[in-house]
Amino acid sequence: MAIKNNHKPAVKNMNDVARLAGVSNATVSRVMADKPHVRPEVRERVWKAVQELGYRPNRVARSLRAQTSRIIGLIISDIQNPFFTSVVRAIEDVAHQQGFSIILCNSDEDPSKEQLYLDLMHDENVAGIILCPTREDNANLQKYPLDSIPLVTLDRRLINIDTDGILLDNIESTRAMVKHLVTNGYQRIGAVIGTSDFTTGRERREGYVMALATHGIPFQPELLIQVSPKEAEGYRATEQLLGLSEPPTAIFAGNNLLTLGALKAIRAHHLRIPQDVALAGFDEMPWSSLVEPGITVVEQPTYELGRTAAEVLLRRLETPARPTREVVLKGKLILRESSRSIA
Amino acid sequence: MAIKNNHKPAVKNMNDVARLAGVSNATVSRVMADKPHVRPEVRERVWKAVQELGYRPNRVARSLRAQTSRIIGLIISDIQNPFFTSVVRAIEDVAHQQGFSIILCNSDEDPSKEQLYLDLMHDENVAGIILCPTREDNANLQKYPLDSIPLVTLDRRLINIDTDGILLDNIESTRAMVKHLVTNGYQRIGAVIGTSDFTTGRERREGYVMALATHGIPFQPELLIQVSPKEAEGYRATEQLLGLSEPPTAIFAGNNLLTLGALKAIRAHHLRIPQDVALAGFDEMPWSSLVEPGITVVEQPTYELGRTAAEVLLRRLETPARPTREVVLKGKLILRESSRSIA
DNA sequence: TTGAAAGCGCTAACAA
DNA sequence: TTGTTAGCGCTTTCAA
Repeated sequence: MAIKNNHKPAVKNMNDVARLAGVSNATVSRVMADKPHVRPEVRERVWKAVQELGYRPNRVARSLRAQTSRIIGLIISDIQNPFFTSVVRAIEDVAHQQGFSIILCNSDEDPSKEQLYLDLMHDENVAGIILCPTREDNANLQKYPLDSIPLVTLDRRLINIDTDGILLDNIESTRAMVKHLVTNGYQRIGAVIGTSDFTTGRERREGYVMALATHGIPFQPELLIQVSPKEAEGYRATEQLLGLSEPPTAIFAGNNLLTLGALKAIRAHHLRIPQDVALAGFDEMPWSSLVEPGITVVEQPTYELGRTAAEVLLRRLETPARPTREVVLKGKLILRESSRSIA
Repeated sequence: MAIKNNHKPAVKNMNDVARLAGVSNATVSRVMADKPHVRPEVRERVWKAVQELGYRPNRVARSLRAQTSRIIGLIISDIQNPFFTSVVRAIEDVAHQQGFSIILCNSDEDPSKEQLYLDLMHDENVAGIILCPTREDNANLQKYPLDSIPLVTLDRRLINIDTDGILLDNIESTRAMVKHLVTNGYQRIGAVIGTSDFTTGRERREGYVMALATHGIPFQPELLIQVSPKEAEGYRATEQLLGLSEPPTAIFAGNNLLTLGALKAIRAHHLRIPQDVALAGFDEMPWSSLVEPGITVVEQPTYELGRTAAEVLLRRLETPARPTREVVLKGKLILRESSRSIA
C-alpha cells in the first residue's frame, strides 16, 4: 500500500527557528554552535523552537559557508578485498562517533581512477582524506596543497610528501615468519610477494631477504617472485616455483590473495601441506583456520589500522599544525599446521 | 622531505572563469551544464578558460543551490559481511560511472542507528538512498516524504511504503535446496534460519516448509530454529539440532554466517560431512570450495543485486514519476560434496 | 548580548 | 544570445 505525499516537504531552516524563537538567525546559529554571548534564557527559547520544528541544520549550506564538511574521503584499492573490509568498517565506526560520514571509493590500483577520486574529494569539500596510494611517488597529490585537505596514508607510504601515515611493520613481520619457517626446518623457502612498486611489497621482500641472511641461507633469485597482488598471479607464481628443478620446501605468500592463489596451486598439483611443501601466508582470513591443514599466517591488525588512521586524521583536523607522524603497527604470527616441522 | 605551501590555495570559481573568458558567470554555467543558447565560439572560449584555470565546479555550492547532490546514501547492516561487500562494490561501480559517489553507513541491524543515518542522508542532501532495512515496518521512513528522497530497498522488503526494491527469490531458492537434499536421500532435515523479522528469514522459512510439504515430509518444529543471523547463533542452533534425541541427517543454514557457525559446530562434534550429517548453506563464500568437503550452497548474485539497485535508483532519479517496481533475482545452487547422496 | 547584512559558489528566472 | 540578479541555508563580521 502506497503512501503518497505531494506537498512540498516542510523542511525547516534557521530562519523558521529564529522567527519562532523571536530572535535573529545569527542567534540561532550561535546557540546551535554552542558559542558564548547568548543569554541562557534566550538559548533555551531557541532550543525549544528547534525541538518544536524538528529543525536539523543543513550540512550542505554549512559546508559551503565553512569551506569544510563533516565528510571524510576514503580511497582504497577494492572494498572486496577482505583486508580493506575491516579497515573501512573501523574508519566508519570512528568517523560516525565524531559526527563524520565517509565517502567510499575504489581505485582498483589505477592511478587515473585515484586521481579522479582525489579531485572529487576536493570538489565535495571533504574535511580530510584517508588514502591507500596506488603509487609511492604520487604526482596527483602535488596538485593539492596539503594545507587545504589533510591526508592520511594507509598501509602504503607516500614519498616526497609529508603526511601522517599508518603502516604495518612489514619487514619485521616477514622476518619473523621466515624465521619461523627456518626454525621448523625449512631451508629452501620460496616467496611470492607483491611488486616493489608498493611499500608493502618492497618491505616484505626486504624482510624475506634479511631473514635468510640472518640464518646464513644464501638468497636464490629464482625462489623470489614478485607479482601484482592478485589471486591469479599468486597461482601462477606458485606453479612456477613448484616447477623448478629444485622446488622450494616451503612457500611464503605475501598477501591474502597471493596466499589463496598459492594454496590452490599447491592443491592442484596434489601436493601435501606441509609434507611436500609448507605454506605460510599473510593476513588472517575466515578460511585460514577452516581449510585442512590450517594455514599459518601473519595476522594484520586490520581494524586497528583503520581505527588509527581515522583517529590520526581527526586529531589533525583539530590541530592542523601538529607535526605529522607515522604509526607502525605490529603483525602477529598465527601458527598452524601448514608450516609445522616435519623433521 | 616535506612540501609546504602556505599560500591560500588558488581554487578558481565560476567568476574567475567568466572574467577570463570575457563573459558572465551565467554563460559559464550554461556551458558547463551543456545548455543551449550559447554561441559555439563563446562556448569554446569558456572551455578554454576552464582548461587554463583548471576550474572544477564546486559540488557543494551546486548541491545547495540545486537542492540535490550527486551523492547516494548507502545504508547496510555491516560492510564486514561478505554479502554486502560485493553489493557495495557494485553500487559504487555503477554510481561512479554516472558521476555519483556513495556515502557508506553500517546500521548493525540497529533501528536507531538506521534512523540516525537516514537523518544524515537528509541533511547531506543526497540524491537517493539504497537501504537494507532493519525492520519491515519502518516508522523512521514515514517521516520523510518519499517524493523528496528516492529510496530503493535491497535484500529485504519494506511494508506500508511503496518503493522500488531488489530482492532475491528466497522462497524458490530455499525450496530448490531442500528439494536437492530430499532427492539425495535426506529426510530428516534441520534448518537454521534468520528470524522472521526480516523478509529473508521469513521467506527462507517458507521455502523450507513448502519443500517439506511438497515431498510429503511432516514438518517437525524442533528441526527448525530461527535466530539472529550471526555466526555464534548458527553455532549454537546447530549444536541444539545435533543434541536432539533424534538429530537431523542434514542441516540447511540460511545465510553465510549461519553456515559458518553450523560448519564449526559440526566439526566441533567430530561428525563427518555428509556421512553423519549433510550440510547445505546460503551464499557462496571464498571458503565454500576450499574446505573439505566443499559446501553446497545457494549462491546469491550479490554483485547483480547491487548493480540492479543502483541502476533502478538512477533511473528513478531521471524519471521520478515512473511506477515503482520490485526486481527479484534468482539464486543458483552450487552442489558440492557436503550434500552428496550417501544412500 | 543581539541583530543586520555580506557572502560561500552556484543556478535559473527574468531582462535586455 | 547573453547578462543581471536573487537566492539556496548557513556563519561571521561589524555595528548597535
